[in-house]
Amino acid sequence: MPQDSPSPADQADRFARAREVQAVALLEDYVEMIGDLIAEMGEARVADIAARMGVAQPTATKAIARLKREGLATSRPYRGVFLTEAGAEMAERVRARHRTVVELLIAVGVPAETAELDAEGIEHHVSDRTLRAFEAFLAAARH
Amino acid sequence: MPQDSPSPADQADRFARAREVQAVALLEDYVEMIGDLIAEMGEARVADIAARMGVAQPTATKAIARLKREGLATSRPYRGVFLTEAGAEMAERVRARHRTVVELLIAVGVPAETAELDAEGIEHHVSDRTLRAFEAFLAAARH
DNA sequence: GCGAAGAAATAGCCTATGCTATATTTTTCG
DNA sequence: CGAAAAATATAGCATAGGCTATTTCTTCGC
Ligand SMILES: [Mn+2]
Ligand SMILES: [Mn+2]
Ligand SMILES: [Mn+2]
Ligand SMILES: [Mn+2]
Repeated sequence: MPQDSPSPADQADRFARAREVQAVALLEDYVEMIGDLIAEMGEARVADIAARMGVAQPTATKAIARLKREGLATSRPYRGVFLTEAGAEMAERVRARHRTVVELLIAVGVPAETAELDAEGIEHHVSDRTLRAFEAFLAAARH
Repeated sequence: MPQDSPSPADQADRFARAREVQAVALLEDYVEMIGDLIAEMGEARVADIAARMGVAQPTATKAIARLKREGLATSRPYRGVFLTEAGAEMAERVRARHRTVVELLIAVGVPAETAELDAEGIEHHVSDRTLRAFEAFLAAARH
C-alpha cells in the first residue's frame, strides 16, 4: 500500500506545525533545565544555565529575557532565575514527556545513550496524542 | 531506578547536537519535497515549492539560494529548481527515514494522521543508530 | 571597609528564517 | 506581435538565537 501523498495544503500544515513546535522548543528546554537547577542546587544562576545549555552567558541572559517576556520566569538583575507557576507547570510537563520519550526509544531497542541524545530533539515534536500512545505502549510492554 | 542526571557537560553536548540537527532540518525538508515535485510533476517550480512548504514565495527563493550555496540544488533565474547528486542522495535518505519514522509511530499505536504530523518534526532528530533500531523493531513486528 | 575577583548585564555584531511590497522576466493569448 | 497575466527576483524589514568584548554590580577576603 503506497500510502498516497498528502495534499499540498496538508503538507504545508505539517511543516507549519513543525515550525511552531520549533519556536517553543528552546523555551521548553530552558524551563525544564532551570527547574532541574533549582531542585538540585536551590537556585538557578545565569552562569549555570549557560553552562548546561552549552551556550555563552549573554546567550542565556537573552533567553531568560524571553522566558520573562513570555511569563515563564522571573528574575531581578544579578540575582537568580525563578520559574513562575506557568513555567513550573511547563517544566513538569516537559520533564515527564522527556522521560516517556527516552523510555519509548529504549523499549523499541535504542541504546540508552543514543536514546538520551535523540530524545533531546525528538521530545518537542511529540504531540499529546502521540505521548498517550507511547504511555500505553510502555504500560503494555511492562505486562 | 531514578536514572541519574547527565553531567552538565553531557547535557550541553545533547543540546548542542539538537541545535545542529535543527540547522539542517530545513534543508532536509526542502530537498525531500523538491524531489517529490520533480517525481510528480517533472519539475520543481518556486511557486509550488513555496506552496508545499507553506511559506511566502520569497522565503522559498531564499531557501533555494541556501540549497545552491550548500551544493544541494541548482537553478537559473526564472527556471525550475534541480537537485544535485548530493541533493538527490539526501532526498532519498530523508524520504526513507521519514517513512520509517511514520511506520514506527504507527507500530507503537499512534494514529496514522498524528504519526504523519509528528514525524515531520521528529524525523530530523532520529540518528542513524536509532533509525536502525526502528527498522529492526519493525522487521520483528512483521514476524 | 575596601579592593580584587567573579558574575551578570549591556553593546554591538552575525546568520537564518520569516514577511510584504515592488520590480523584472517569462508566458499566454487575442 | 504585443499587451496582460503569471511567475520570479529583489529590496527592505523583523525576530530569534548565536557570538565576543566591555561595563557594571556583587561578593569575598584581608
Ligand atoms: Mn529538548
Ligand atoms: Mn529535554
Ligand atoms: Mn521534516
Ligand atoms: Mn519529511
